[in-house]
Amino acid sequence: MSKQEGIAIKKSENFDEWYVQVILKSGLADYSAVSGCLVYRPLSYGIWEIIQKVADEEFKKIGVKNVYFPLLIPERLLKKEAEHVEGFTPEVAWVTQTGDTKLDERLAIRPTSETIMYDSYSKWIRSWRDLPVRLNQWNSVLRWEFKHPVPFLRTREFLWNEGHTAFATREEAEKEKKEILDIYQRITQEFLALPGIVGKKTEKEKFAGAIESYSIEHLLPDGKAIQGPDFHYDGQNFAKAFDISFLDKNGKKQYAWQNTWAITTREIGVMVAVHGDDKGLVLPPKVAPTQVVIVPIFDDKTKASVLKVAKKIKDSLKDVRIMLDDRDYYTPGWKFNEWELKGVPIRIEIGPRDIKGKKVVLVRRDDLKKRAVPIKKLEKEVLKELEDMQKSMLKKASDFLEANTRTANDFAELKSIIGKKGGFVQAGWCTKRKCEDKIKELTGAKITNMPLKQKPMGKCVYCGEKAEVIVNFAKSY
RNA sequence: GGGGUCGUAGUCUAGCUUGGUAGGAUUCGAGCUUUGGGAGCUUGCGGCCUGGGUUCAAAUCCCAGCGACCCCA
Repeated sequence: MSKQEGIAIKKSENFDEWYVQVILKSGLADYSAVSGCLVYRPLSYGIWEIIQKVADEEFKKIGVKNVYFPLLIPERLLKKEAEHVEGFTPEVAWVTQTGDTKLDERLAIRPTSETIMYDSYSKWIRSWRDLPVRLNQWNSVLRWEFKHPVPFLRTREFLWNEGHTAFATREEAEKEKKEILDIYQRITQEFLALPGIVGKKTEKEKFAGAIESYSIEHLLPDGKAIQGPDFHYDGQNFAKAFDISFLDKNGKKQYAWQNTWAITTREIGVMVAVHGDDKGLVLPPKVAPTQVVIVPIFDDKTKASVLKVAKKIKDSLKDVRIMLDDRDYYTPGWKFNEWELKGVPIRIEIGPRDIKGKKVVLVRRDDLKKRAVPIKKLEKEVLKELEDMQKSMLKKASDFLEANTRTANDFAELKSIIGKKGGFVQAGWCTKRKCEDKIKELTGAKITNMPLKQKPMGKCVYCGEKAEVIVNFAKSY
């Protein structure tokens, strides 16, 4: 591996190029030989493992179990639910041949696993006693998009969780919505320090095959919205197409009620974009694979004594993910830059001068201020700074979201804000498709979602009729 | 979906207009020296996206493909 160079572009000057440079130069990820498919290097995969672990624990707490279904889906299954096929067909990659033999039936590489999973569900579910079925899988899916790929934010293959559940009653299925959205909100806010707007998707924007879709929508620094984790209430759509039915307590045949939900590796990209700065990544402490790095400062004479103290400090900090950078072939200044590029939340510098004074220098990645900390108090200070940094990052991101969420009372205002500043624009909507389409056509902004937290309503921002709902408009990824 | 820009070493880049030995910086290897904000010197390795065409001769001109990026819808 080659040495990393610094970021040559300022985030404020050219966001798109800055974003790609940060990812490549920090060693987060790399392009691969397959267009649109990313290599997750140890840094990004380490972050994903933490997200996975936290989410997985939460899923298990509410009674969801993990499974694994095949990568390949026979064509006849993929085609069973009409809206679903229509939504995904253009992006599906097919296996048509093995060796020199052409397959009788094409096999789709999963763009999502509803169809292959529900084929099994229909076999497994016979009685009300078999419900609920609450299963999840951690895997990757392939959607051959034709828009140009952007690392993490829009890749053809991406990693995610896909939860697929089936319940005996509509009420139970609907109850799961809050459980899942709460988990996703907790992960995005408390761990990734990413605020978002939780809301319901419009008919136009909802998931192919769902009755209702819900999403958490994030805002990128360039003023564009991007969809985060989502939850889909499928009603009995798939249950009917796949015959997921059971006999209820009265001996009557019923179709199951279903949900689908996911969080993807796109969140890593949003995290990079929102928190990073001109020096590189800034990782929220809770998801940083390395939370603290110790950079010892020494020459040949002081090397042994400095490393001894550094090692002791490392061993004393038990509750943090910590590493000691004892490489003697790079200078301290070089290491400072490298760890800043990689976004490690806290750096501890220790050299002969510090040892004399029984202290270390502690530097937080988000503000880069140097603080002298007595070695005695170090553990407490490190834990405190990690916590403060986590909070402060969320606060900063939340302030940005708030400052860029505006209200429009009429169409001219909506158009002007979208054109000039971007961000979210809240406005009334009559719920008619033609108003939604027309606004998209005239401003380039779509309805990202209809926030769960509603405000008093006025008029539809386009047609002027009575508004049924307040929605968020934004230019979107 | 429509329009445009661009592919030269691990990275950045000169050369292309007007065809004729591919130059620099950085990285990488070795040696000496250095280490509190990307140190220095010496030396070595490494490159024209792929395929076709034009030509005595192609990084350079033409065509196609692949890839990256930008703008619009």
